Amino acid sequence: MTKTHSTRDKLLDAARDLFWTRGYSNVSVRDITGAAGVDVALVSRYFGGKQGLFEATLTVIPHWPALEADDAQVLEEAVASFSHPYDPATEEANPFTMLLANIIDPEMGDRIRDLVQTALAEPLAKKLGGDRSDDRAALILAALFGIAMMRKNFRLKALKDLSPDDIAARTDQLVQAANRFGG
Amino acid sequence: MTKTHSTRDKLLDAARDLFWTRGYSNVSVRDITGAAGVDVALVSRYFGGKQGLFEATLTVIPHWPALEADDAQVLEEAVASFSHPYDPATEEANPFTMLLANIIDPEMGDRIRDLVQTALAEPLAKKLGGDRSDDRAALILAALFGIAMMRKNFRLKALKDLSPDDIAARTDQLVQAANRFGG
DNA sequence: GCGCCAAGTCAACAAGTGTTGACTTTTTTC
DNA sequence: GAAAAAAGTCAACACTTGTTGACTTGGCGC
Repeated sequence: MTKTHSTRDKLLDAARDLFWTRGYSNVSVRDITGAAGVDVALVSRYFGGKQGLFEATLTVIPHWPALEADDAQVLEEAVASFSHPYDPATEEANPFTMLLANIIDPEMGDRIRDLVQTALAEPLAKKLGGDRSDDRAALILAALFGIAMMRKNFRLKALKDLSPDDIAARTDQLVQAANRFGG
Repeated sequence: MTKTHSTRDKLLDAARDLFWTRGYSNVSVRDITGAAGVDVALVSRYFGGKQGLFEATLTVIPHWPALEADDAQVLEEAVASFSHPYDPATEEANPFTMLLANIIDPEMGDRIRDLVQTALAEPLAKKLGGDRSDDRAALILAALFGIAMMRKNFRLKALKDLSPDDIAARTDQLVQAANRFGG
């Protein structure tokens, strides 16, 4: 049994599932309230409106484990966190598909850009240290997101049905090369 | 001066500019007809509707130069075609930003997936040849799209304002590693 | 002149959007 | 139990969406 959720929590859960997988403008508040089983008006009551509800889903982004690992294991953790099995049928909502799904949106693009820069790129660069750490961090993120996108969004046959280990091997190949840049 | 365009062409041009940069569902037919300076009804008249107009923009996708280069220069061409300077202010419409902008769209996702698989991944694998050519092709596309996305969409500071040569150097680093996979 | 046909215009439609205010029900507080 | 506050319901709003049909215009052959 699922824990008893308040109406506010039901809205947040449904909003996260939908916003994070379909993108902000491809989801209506009636989609969300329908999935949550609550009245439409409560979105405005509790969150001030659709934008407020979306913003609220951003605050529940869990920290990225890679940024809290030992310095020597940053890359292993990063690769591992992008190698989880993925089933297109159950499009699970995770922070990275959320970024991919909303970066295009004209209303949310700036917000997402800021999030990636300050919550991913900069902390990762600091964690990596050494020469050109910001360049290497950017390339590492490019590798991670590139493979994730080819798997989960474009669903290339060569990447679609691989085991986590196989995905990790491929991701590692690119990430290691990225971290070698400038050296 | 621009060549005289028929109304049909004006619609196609405006539709390509808007659909390819903002994504299908973030553009209304009134946005397009407004930009083209023609009446709203003509979209349905000439293209059967919004979907038909979008589909029509797909047929004007130019071939990817990399797929027609000498076998030895495929990767150089591929890297070069992703290293063009980019100005966010003039969000130019090109086939690759088009794929990124529309892959999330619930109405167009399947169409885009099919396009990437059959028009990019498979031809590239055939062109590359050798062991695991489909794996290497997938990783190369991941590298190319990953860096393009970090530049043009997420606009990471470390990649935003680089010269084409600097971009090419970074892209090459990842692409070469991708092509080494399994070897 | 007349008829004809394609091209373009205009207003309206049905459906979906986010949001609001008035109302009823439920829960809490004294 | 009565009063007050919170939670939830309902219908309507103003707006935008894609699409349609009736209408007007312009150029051509005869």
